[in-house]
This record gives sequence, structure tokens and C-alpha cells, in this order.
Amino acid sequence: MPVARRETCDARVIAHIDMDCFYVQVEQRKQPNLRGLPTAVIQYNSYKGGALIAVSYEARRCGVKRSMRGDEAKEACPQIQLVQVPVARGKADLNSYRNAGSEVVSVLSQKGRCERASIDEVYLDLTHAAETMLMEASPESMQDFEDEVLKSHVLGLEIEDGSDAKEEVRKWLCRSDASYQDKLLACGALIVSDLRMQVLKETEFTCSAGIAHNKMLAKLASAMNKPAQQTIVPHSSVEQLLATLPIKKMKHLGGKLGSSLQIDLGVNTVGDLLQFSEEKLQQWYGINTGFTELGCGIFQEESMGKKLRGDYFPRAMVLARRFLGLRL
DNA sequence: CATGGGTGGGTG
DNA sequence: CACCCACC
Repeated sequence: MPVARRETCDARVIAHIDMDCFYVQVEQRKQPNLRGLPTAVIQYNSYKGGALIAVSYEARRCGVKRSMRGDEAKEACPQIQLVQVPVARGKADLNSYRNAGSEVVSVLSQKGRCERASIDEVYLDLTHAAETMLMEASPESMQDFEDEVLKSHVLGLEIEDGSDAKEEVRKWLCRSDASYQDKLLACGALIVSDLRMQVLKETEFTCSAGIAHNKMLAKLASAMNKPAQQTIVPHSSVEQLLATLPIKKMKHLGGKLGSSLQIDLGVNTVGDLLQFSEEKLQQWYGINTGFTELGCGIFQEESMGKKLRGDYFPRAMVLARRFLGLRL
């Protein structure tokens, strides 16, 4: 007689939560009259009207870019509201934003382990919560879904013209023939949309999120649909995603290493990079280029460093494999 | 100085 | 330790 047990599968459910133009939201909560208006937060207004460090989506819509100075922003969008970042001892003081971020973390940390990646970004390990939901309250058995989760984006899910996107998402979330991994992600999406609604209720802040099997995919996904939306990355969509993903979009390859990969190897996408063997990459970049960012996370994948493997190999390959969701 | 100061991590 | 690199 078989005993019910969790399928043996080490897929994790990782979410990356990214606050939408966070400094602006913090200032708009402080001054509710600014809500809905094109707004930007600036530091140091003496030189050309100050440097923009956050821009609301209303302001982006009228052409304001983060690289602008206050004066240029006024030119592009005369109605823009410029708010100064607090100053302490002659320096920009980001503490109010840091504290606001802590409010968000205290909501998010209820459902899983939390790793603060910056003032306005958090990774969540929802593996356990998703596994539990799958056993106790699987989406398959759910009658109706919150509207919020139906607004999720599912990479690789084709929405035909004229068909109802929310209905397609609903079917994806509760289809019974899904792989175990996809079901876990569906549970993750349910949990994340609940968390995002709770964050909004308790802090008045909106955020966007990515839900995937590892940190890097989750981070990529959270930026795909902003503001106030979430994006799911099923394993089956990863190969396509990487095939067209410019190398420089990948964390840690946005700088000089990414440029040299393009020049030395002629690769433009992560898919191109994966064509190269470890040996080839070692010839170009040496055996030590592999481990910079290891040892920095609460998650095994990112925290175990050299112990994952007896051998050294180039950082670019390590990163590319993580994107594929492969275990090292 | 003029996106940019802070931060975190790696390397020699 | 000082310096470089990468990110927000």
C-alpha cells in the first residue's frame, strides 16, 4: 500500500519582490496630495536641479528618465513634483526608505525565509509554503481565484487574440496535468499575490514580483511587468528566454566581464554563451573567474560556493547554468 | 565630480 | 590593507 508522500523533487520556489519606484512611494505616503501626480525624488538640488534617484510611472509616461537632472525633468514635464531626499550631516539620508523597506519585510517574512537584497528588493524562499499548499489546498481544487493572481503573467503561455487572458491564467494555475514543478510555481504565485495585497493593505506600497525556481530567474521576471504585477517563469520557458536574453542583462555580466564576453567570444545572448564548454571559458578567463558572488546568500545555490563541486570553472558558466535551473 | 554615493564582495 | 568591480 503506497503511502502518500511528497514527490522527490528538489525544485525550489523563489520570489523576487521589487518595490515600484520605492522612494517616490515613500514620499507619496508622507504627502498623500502627491499621489497620482508625476513625481520624482531628487538629491542635492544645487547642481542643475539635483539628481533624480526615483521617478514615478506618471512622470516616466511624460518622458522623464532617471538619468536626467531636476532641470531637465522640469523641461520634459513642467508639472512634475520634485521631492528632496532628507539630508543629515550634509549627506543624503536614506534611513526613512530603509525603515519603510523593513515594514515590507515584516509582512513578507510571514510566509518564508526573507533575504533583503537592497533597500527596495527582497528574495523569498517559498518552497515550504508552496509544498504545503499543494498538499492541503491545491489550486486544482479551488473554485475561484482572487482577481490579483489572475493578472499574473506566465512566460511561454500563449494568449490568442480575442481570448481572455485571465481565463487562460486561471486554467494554467489549476490544470491538473501540470508538472509537479509547475504546480509548485502556481502555488508560489498564489502566495505571492496574497503577500502583495497584504503589503499594499498594511504599508500602502505596491510592488512587482517574479516567481521562479531560482533567484536569478525570479529577479529577471520581477522587472518584466511593472508596476504592481507579477510574472511566473515555468521551467519550460527558460530555454526560449535565454536564447534571446542579451548577456548584459544578466546580473554580474552587466559590466566589463560581459563586454569582454561579447568581444572575445562574439556572444550576444545567454543562449550563445551556453554553447561554450567550461574548458573553452577557462582558457579565456582562467580558473579563478568562477566564484565572486558565492557565499552571499541564504539559499544553498548561492551560499555553498566551492563546496558544490570539486572543480573550478568560470563565473559566466556558473551563472548561465543557474539560469537554466540546473543543479551544480 | 556631475547618474552617483553607498555598499558588498573579490583580489593581490 | 587598498583597490577593483558590479549593482542599486
